[in-house]
Amino acid sequence: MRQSRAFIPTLKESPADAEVASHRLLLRAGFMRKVASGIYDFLPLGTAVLRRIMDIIREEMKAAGAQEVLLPILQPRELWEESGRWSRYGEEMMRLKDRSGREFGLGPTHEEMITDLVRSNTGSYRDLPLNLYQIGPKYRDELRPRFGLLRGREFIMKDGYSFDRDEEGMLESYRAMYEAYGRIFTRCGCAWRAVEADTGLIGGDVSHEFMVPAEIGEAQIAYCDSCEYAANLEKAGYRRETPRGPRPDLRPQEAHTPGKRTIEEVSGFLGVEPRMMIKCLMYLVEDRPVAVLLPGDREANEAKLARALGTETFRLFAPEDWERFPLYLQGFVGPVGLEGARVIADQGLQEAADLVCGANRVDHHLLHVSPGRDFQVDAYCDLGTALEGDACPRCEAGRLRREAGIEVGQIFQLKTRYSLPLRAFYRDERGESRPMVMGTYGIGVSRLMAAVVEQNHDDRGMIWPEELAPADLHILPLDWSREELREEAEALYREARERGLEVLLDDRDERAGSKFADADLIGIPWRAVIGREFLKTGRLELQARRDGEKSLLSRGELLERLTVKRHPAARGKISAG
RNA sequence: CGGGGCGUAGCGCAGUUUGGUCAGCGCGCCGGCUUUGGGAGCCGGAGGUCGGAGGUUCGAAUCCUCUCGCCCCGACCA
Repeated sequence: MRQSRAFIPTLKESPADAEVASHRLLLRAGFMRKVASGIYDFLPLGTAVLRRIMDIIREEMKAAGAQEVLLPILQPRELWEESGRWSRYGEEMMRLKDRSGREFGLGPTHEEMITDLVRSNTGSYRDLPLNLYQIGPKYRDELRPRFGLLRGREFIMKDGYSFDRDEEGMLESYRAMYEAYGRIFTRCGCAWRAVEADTGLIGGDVSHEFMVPAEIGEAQIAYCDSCEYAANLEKAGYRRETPRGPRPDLRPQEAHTPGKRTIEEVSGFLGVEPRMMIKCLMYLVEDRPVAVLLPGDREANEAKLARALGTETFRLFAPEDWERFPLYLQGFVGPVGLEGARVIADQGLQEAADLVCGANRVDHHLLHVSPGRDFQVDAYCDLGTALEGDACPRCEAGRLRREAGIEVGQIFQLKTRYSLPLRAFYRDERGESRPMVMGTYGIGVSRLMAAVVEQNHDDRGMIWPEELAPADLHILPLDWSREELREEAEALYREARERGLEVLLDDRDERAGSKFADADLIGIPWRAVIGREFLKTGRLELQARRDGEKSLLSRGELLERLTVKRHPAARGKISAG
C-alpha cells in the first residue's frame, strides 16, 4: 500500500473524549472513527487488524473442528419469546419493527438463532456432535458505552455453539474450545489469564472468562500467587478464618454507642477490630426484607448473593425502605431478636463466637454475641468478596492477589438451558428423544483489538504484535524528492511484496519528522529507513518499533531477515480489502 | 436513571460571567517560494446556519425555555 494513496487520516492532537490509550491511539492513527456513542467506523488499517484477528480465529476454530456459518443480525421476536429472553433481555436489546409491524431484535447474541437452525436440521445422534461459529456484528444497547471499542453498542464478536449428545461430549467440546482460545490469545500477542467465572442465573454452572490484564479493565479478578487458581471476583472464593473472641462464655451485653452507626465508627469507639464485628445489611428481596450477615471487614458480593437467593431482583435497603420498615434501625440493626426478616450469613460466621453487632435499639450495640446460640441463621452461604491477601481456597500456602482485566472471551457450559425450552432434541441409538447438550463460546473481536493496544503501546503510539500488524514492513524514504532514495524504496517495496510481505510505503512528500511520528503512531513492527545512511553507504536501516533496535543492512539482507521472521501461515492472503 | 461537564471550521480550543469590531487562535487543508534524520519557515488562500427549535431584545455564540447529541462518575451488565 502506498501511503500517499492510502486512507490513513492521522491526527496530531488527541480527540478530547478519548480517555484510554487504545481509544486515543486507534483514533489518532486513523484506524477508526466515531459515528455515535459506542459506534465506530473501521478504516483500512483497523479493518486490516480485525481481519488478521479473524484469520487467526478461523484457523484455530477450523483446527478445533468448528464450522463457520453466518446468521442474521435481525432476529424475529417469536424466537426470543420461546427462550423467554424477549422480556428478560430488557432494554439492552435494540428492537425495531418492519413496515407491517412485525417485531425484531438486533442480535446481542445468537443462542436462539443457532438452536433454531440446528433443531430443525438435525434429528439423529449421528448428526452430533456439531460445533458452529460465526464472526459478525452484535448489538447491545449498553447503559453506558465507554472506552472506545472496549464497551461499544455495536461490536464485532465471534460466537460459537456446540451441540453434543451428552455431558461427556459437551465437556470434550468445551475443553477443545478452552484450548483453542488460549492459542488464539497467545497468537494475538496478549498476556492472558483464564479465570473461573460467574454464569449469572442463565448459563449453567461452569464458565471461564479469558482476561487480558490491564489497569483500565472493568473486570476484577483474584488469583493465587502459588497455585493455578484464578477467578472473577464475582465468583472468587477464599479460605475463611473464623473470628472468635476471647470470651465466648459471656452472654450478650448492651453497650452504649451514641451516634455510632458504621463498622468503622463502632469499631473505633469500642476498640474492637472490624473482623470481630457482624455486619448486618438489610436487603429488599422480591419485596421482602432479608438480613445479610458478614464479618465486619468483608464487603458483600452481590453476584454471590444472587446465587444464594436464587433471584436477581433485590437491592440494598434504600432510604424509602428504611422508612417502610421502621422496625429496622439503620446503623443499629443486628440479628439478635430481629423480627420479620430472613437471615442469611456468610460461612465465615458459622463457627464464630464473641462478636459485636447492632442491638436493634438506637445508640446501642451488643457485645459477646455468638451465632447459633444468640440468634438463628436460615442459611450459611458464600457471600463475601475476596480481598487481597486472603488465603487461597484451593491450596495451602497461597495468598490471593487482585488484578484488573479486560474480558476478551467467555465460554459456558450451557447444558440444556436452550435445548429444552427451544426443543432441540435428537434421537439416540435406541430411538429415544433426548435434549442436545450445549456449550457457548464468545470472543469480543473488536474489544480484543483494543485490549491488544492497551498491552502494546508507548507514549508515541501503538506497537503491533507481528501476527496482528496491519502490515509487516513500513518503508520510510526520508526525502521523496531524492531520486536515489525513491528508487531504492520502490525496489524494496516491490521485492518485499514479491516475498509475500504486506508493506506500507511512505511515498508522501513529507518531512522526516512527520514520517517518523506517523510511523510510531501506526506501530508497524518493522521499519526500513532509507536516508542519509543509504546515500553514504548504500545500506538501509531496519528498525524495530518495539525497542527501537537498529541494524544496517543491504536490501537483500533486510528482506531475508524479515522473510524468516514472518509467520508463514497467517500471511499473504490478507491483501484483498 | 441520578450526579457532574461539554457542544463555536476536519482536530484541539478561546470568546458566554458583563448582549453591540466576536466569527477568532493553533494544528490540519489548498497554492507559491525556501527547507528536508524526529510533527519546518515565510507569503497568500479556502473553510463556520456558534448542536437544533422557539422566545426576550433595536441587536443574541452570549440571556430565557424546550430539545438533540457527546463525555466523565455512579447505578447496571452475555
